[in-house]
Amino acid sequence: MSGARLVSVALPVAVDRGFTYACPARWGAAPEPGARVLVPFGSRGLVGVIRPAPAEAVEGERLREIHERLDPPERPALTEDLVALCEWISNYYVAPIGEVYRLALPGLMTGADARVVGLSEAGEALARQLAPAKFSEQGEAPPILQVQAQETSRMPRARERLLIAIAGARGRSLPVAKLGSIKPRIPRALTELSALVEAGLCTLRWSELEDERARVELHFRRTEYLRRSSGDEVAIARVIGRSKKRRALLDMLETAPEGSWVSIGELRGPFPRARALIKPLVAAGLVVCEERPRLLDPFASGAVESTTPQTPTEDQARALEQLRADVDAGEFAAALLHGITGSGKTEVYLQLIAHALEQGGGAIVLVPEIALTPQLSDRFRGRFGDTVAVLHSGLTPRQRLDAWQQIRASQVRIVIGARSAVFAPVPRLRVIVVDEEHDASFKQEDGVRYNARDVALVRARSLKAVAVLGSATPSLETYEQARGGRYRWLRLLTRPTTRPLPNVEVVPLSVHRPDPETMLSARLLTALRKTVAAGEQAILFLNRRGFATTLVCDSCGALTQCPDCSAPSMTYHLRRNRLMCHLCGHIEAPPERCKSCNKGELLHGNAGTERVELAVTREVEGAQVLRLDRDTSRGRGLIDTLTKFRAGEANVLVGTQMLSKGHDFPGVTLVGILQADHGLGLPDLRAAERTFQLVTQVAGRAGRGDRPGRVLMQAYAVQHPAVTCARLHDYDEFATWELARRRELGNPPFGHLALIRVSGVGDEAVQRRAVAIATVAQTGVAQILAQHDDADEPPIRLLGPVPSPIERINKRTRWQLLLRARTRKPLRWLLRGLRGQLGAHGSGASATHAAVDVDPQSLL
DNA sequence: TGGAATAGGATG
DNA sequence: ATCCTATTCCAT
Repeated sequence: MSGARLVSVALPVAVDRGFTYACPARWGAAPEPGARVLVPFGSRGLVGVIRPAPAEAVEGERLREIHERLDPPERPALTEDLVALCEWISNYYVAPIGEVYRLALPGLMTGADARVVGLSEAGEALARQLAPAKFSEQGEAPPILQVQAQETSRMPRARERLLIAIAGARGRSLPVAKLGSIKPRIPRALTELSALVEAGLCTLRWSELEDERARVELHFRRTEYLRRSSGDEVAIARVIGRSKKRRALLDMLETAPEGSWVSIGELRGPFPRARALIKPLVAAGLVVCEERPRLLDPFASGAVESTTPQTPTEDQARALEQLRADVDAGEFAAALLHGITGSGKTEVYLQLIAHALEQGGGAIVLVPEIALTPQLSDRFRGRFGDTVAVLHSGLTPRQRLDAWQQIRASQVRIVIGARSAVFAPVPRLRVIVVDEEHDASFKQEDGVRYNARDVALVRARSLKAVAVLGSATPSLETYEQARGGRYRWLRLLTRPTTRPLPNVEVVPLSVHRPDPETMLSARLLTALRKTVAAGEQAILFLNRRGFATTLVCDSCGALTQCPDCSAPSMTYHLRRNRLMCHLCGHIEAPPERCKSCNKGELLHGNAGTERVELAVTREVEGAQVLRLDRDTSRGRGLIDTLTKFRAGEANVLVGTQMLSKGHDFPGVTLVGILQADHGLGLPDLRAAERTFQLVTQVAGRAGRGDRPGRVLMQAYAVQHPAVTCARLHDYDEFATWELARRRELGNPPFGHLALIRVSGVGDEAVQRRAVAIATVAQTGVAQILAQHDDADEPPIRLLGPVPSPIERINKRTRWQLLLRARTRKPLRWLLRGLRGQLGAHGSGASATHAAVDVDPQSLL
């Protein structure tokens, strides 16, 4: 056999390598990298993506043929730049290649098994016998039937008979992939299925066209939209005749805003037969019906006010001038847009993107939270109209696919989204904005642990595009790059409104003792009362949700502990009257008495947002209090709360870190930070940086309207730089202090980290595996050190293995190893060698899992 | 002793 | 991940 064209295919399985397949001889050319193919894999069919890597057949190993192509030639699902990006991510983050490609494609484009179940003659006969005995809802087996022994090799068992009955009932349309989800659920039916195939009762065919999901072509869905057109009363009366429905439909279109379109889908509710109903109206010219692409932001508010560009401040103008020049140069450029809170970074993004659009380019804007997309999407839509799409995990699979395809087809040119939108298939991508670039949520913390901010930079580099990282409190990594001249450093030091930054007063809690129940000092309470009395709004920030951090025994001091985690305690929630573990979600009823000594009374620990909310409602006259934390913001809660507060339906908003994320509250004149130094004690290398960022961002919520703002910052550690620098809005001072500490320890940005985490149910197995991996890693470290003979500080160090700071989460024990290197090179070399050590190992109680986290955000 | 639960290994 | 085979387990 010579000349079979071979390709490397990335498959969505947790196996860290590509698989070599042969192309069918009839194909003129091999599919290009990025094209999707359906391949046989074991006994299943999978959708894979062709990789750019060269493929070789290995002597003695199996070689199977690709079953079919799923993308048209010359039009691979993933364009070249995204293919290159996936390969880079897999390599850099030490992630299984198939998982990475799956990230870059909408879920519906990586389908499931595309085969269908059929019946042999003997199977058909059996199905006919089974048919009258309808299988029950509970999946109960039909009554035992007399089957001719000679027709089958053996007697089918209950689950098998059920399968045959289903196959018989569904005719030829039973896709293998649906077996687990259709009516009488038969989990893991493939075992039975292959037994039945062997017994000569069933057949399995590769589908030709059945699996629609795998074959989604690159066209976008269109919907018909209607608009009321002109027509005099006489014409209307003639067409409507005596039809009440026609009249009602016309009236409804009448009430829609002038010139706006109503989708036919919206009419289906009140008018089930809308399509037929409008026909005569369209024929008479009273209604215009047009096919157009579906709107792309399902959460967007219907009517968007169009806005014109604001006149930039001097700082904004300077930044824009440079960024526009970078776009025009057509070379890669990275910039830190370092603007104080409220300095108008968004306006810079808007005008820069307008410039890119004029050049025929497209743009991506990454935001840290889904919740921020509607706000931003409205603003972009106001400026650019319908050429904006949102892309985030809150979309349904179908919505996501719609958006993806319209982006791919240049139907929209601006994409706004969370982390995963960095993979948006924007043609001629010229600008990538990462807003609030310091935010930890750009780092994916499970699966492929990529940092969307860094991926954005890599993508921009390969496309010769411009990356803009925006923040009032940049990550120290980004700041150091800017200081070193590797990123353009653009500062916005003034606010476009005449309001200066708010005045921040520190309230030392060791002097002004807070009410132990509510964390409110007398000074803050007074300020709050004044603000409310003056008809103004206040924000209270406390990064602890729930009512009380714990219930503590007044006799033995024991805390309420989660049975499945090693967190110090469970949080008490008053409204639900439950103890909740914030690590694993475990919920239980609060005990009557202490569980350890069985005699003590249980007292409330430190206050959380729920308690503050109640206390303020009770103690501040005229206070209308809203709360914003994970407990109140499920589903639409967040948007509703924000809308209410902005509309002035409440005057105090109590919340956790959600408050810090770029929301605009124009009416707020007082910000109270209940415990600014909360979080400084965490055993995490970024604890100080996080605290500073959080406090600064929250303080920045004050004074954004036309009245000056004031911030009261309560803290015990009033001397800590995270507190003192936040008080003076002095980012540079904080960065200088923190960078010195980082340099001393070789921590980022002066060193590079990789965390290897091992977890599993059995403590012994976890520890053994951690030690085993450490042994292999140590060998690698020794090799590196051997080549590095001078007596400097070592280029790489292995720390651990040790139990993780949070030793147990959700019944799983966790151990970790930390690799710290001065440069990336030895680290990446070592990690390449460790690839084989990762992933799942063992089974049952001794099952463990090991994964690398490159550039970890947190070491807990 | 047959059939089910479980562990270990491979998947092209 | 999921599938497949070898091995152990357990009730008949």
